[in-house]
Amino acid sequence: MNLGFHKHDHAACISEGVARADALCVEEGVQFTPVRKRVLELLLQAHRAMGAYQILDQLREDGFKHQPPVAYRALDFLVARGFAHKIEKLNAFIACAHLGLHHSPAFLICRRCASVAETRVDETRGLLSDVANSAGFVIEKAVIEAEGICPNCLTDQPE
Amino acid sequence: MNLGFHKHDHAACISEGVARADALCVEEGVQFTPVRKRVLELLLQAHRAMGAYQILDQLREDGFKHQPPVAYRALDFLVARGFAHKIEKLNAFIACAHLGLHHSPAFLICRRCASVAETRVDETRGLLSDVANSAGFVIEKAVIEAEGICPNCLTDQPE
DNA sequence: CTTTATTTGTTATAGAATAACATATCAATA
DNA sequence: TATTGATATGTTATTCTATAACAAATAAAG
Repeated sequence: MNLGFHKHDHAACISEGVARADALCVEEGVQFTPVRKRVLELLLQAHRAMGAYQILDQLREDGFKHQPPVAYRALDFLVARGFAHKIEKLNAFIACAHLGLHHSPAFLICRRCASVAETRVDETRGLLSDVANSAGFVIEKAVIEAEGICPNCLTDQPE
Repeated sequence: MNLGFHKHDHAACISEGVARADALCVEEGVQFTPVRKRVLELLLQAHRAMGAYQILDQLREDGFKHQPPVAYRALDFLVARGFAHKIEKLNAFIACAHLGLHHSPAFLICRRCASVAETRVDETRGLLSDVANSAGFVIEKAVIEAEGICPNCLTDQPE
C-alpha cells in the first residue's frame, strides 16, 4: 500500500482532491465556498498536518479573513464530510488521503519529519470492536494514531 | 474482561493504586512527592478523565500550590512512568488501570457519561504494526481511543 | 559537608478552540 | 420578484490547554 511516504505526482493529487470534494459537495447539496476550498487546497498542498493557526496565516496571505473561527469553521466543514481529518495527537488537521470513500482512518506520524500517512484499518477497528462488544460498549468512532519514524527518516540519517 | 464500567470496590482500587505506584517509585529510585501522590489519588478517585485545570482546582482546595505547571509536572511524571495516561481526544488524563504492567493501552470513551475504560490492545497494535512494517515505518507509541456509548448508558435510557 | 541533581515556586506567555451575536448571502417558494 | 427560512460569514471577546524561563528550595551522592 502506498502510504504517501514516497514520491508521487503532487500537483495532480491536489487538483484531483479538490475536484472530488467539489463533486461530492454538489451531490450532497452543500456549498463548497471559496474559504472551504482554499483550506482543503492548503491541506492537500502541505501534505502534512497543519495547525488551525498555520492555516489562518495562509488565509491571511491569500486575502481571506483570518479570525480563528474562519479557519475552524472551514475545518469543521471538511472534517464533518470526511475531506479532512483531525490528528488529535498533534492538534492539527490533514487532508483525507482516500477522499470519497467511507473509511475508518488510522495515521502513522513521523516524529522526526512530522509527515503523516493515512491508512485504512478496518481490521484493526474490528478487533477493538470485539473487545468493546464483549463489554457491551458501542464504538462510533475510533482515533488511531501511531507515532514513530517513517521510512525516509529511517534511511536518511541515523538519529 | 472487566473494563471498569461495573461496580467494584473503589476505595480499595484507590489505595492499591497508590501503593503500587509507591512501590514502583521506590524500585526505580524516583520521588513520589506529595503533589504527585495527590494527583494520582485524584485521578484514581475520579475514575474518569480529568483536565489539568480540574486537577489544579482540586489541588487548590487541598492547599497545594496551584499554578498550571504544578499540575502539568505531576501529570508528566505520572504519564512518563505509566501511572496515568493522557486521553488525546479529551485533552485529559486518567489513572492507569493496569498499574505496573508494561502495556499498550486503548480507551473506550463514553460520549454520554464521559466515563473512560482502559483495555490492552497488543493484538490490535500488532495489526497496525503489520501495516506499518510493510511500509517501513517503525511504530514507537500508539494512541487508540474509541468513542461511543458505554453499557450503562446504553441500558439506562434511550438517547 | 558540599556539590550535583532533582523538585518546586512563580511570572508570563503561547497555543488551541469556542461562545455569542450581528450581518450577509443563498435557496426555495408564495 | 419579494419574502422568508436556512446557511454562511464577520467580528469581538473569552475560555481552555500547555509551556518557557528562571529563581529558590530540597534531596541524593560523593
